[in-house]
Order: sequence, then C-alpha cells, then structure tokens
Amino acid sequence: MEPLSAEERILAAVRAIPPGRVAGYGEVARRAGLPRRARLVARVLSQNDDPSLPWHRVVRSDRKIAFPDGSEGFKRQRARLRAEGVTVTNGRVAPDVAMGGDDLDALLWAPPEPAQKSRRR
DNA sequence: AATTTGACCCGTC
DNA sequence: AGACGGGCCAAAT
Repeated sequence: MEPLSAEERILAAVRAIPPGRVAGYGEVARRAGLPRRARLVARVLSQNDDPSLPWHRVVRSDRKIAFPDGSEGFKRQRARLRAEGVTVTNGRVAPDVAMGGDDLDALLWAPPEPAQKSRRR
C-alpha cells in the first residue's frame, strides 16, 4: 500500500468530522498527522472541488467562519452548517458543537450528542 | 530567484 | 475585543 499523501490524509480528517459538529483548521491538521500545518489544510480546501467533502465543518480556532463576512463563501458555508442543525450567529458557530474546546472527549471525536452542556470532569 | 499571498494558529500585551 | 510578532509553507507573482 502506498502511504497516503498529506493531502489525502487531510481530506480523510475532514471527512471524519461528524455531521453537526465542527473542527478547526489546526485541529484537522493535527488529526491528519501534520501538526502546525493549518495553512496547508486551508489551501487544500481552497483547491478541493469535491462537493461531497464536508468542508463547511472546518472553521477557525475561534469558531468563526474563515471567509470574509458577507462574502459568497461565507454565506455558502453558513447555509450548509445551518442545514445540518448548527447554530451560527455573527459568523460564529455555537460553542457546544466545537471540538478541541476543553474536554478530552471532544479531542477524541466525542460521540454525536451536542445537546448536552459539556460537564467538566 | 526573490517576494508576497493565503478558507490559519498561538502566546503575549 | 483587538494588535503584534513569529511559525508554517505551497503557490502565485
């Protein structure tokens, strides 16, 4: 088996984000085994053309949509997120759907259950 | 070949 | 909240 290229690993990491949840660019990079390569993730997404890729589940680490407010990309991403039940206000997704927030479970791709308020251990 | 750009991130102030 | 500086690095200028 040919080892997966960096780009393929990134795409796989993006596809691994469960519906209704989001992850940061840096988080995806780390997941793909490419720490500190957040920009590469952004570049790969910008090149991607596969409509089946859930690229809209990738947001900035501050949970805001990376596109300029009001731009086409911005509106497209916001619509796709809302379509799967993610609340977006002022270009930012609700904290309970974000991963890497502060709970270990989140970092380990916590099971789909965004409804609950993450109780600290 | 050198410099700038970009769907980014983090610590510090 | 925002600003600044340093990382990161493939592509485009």
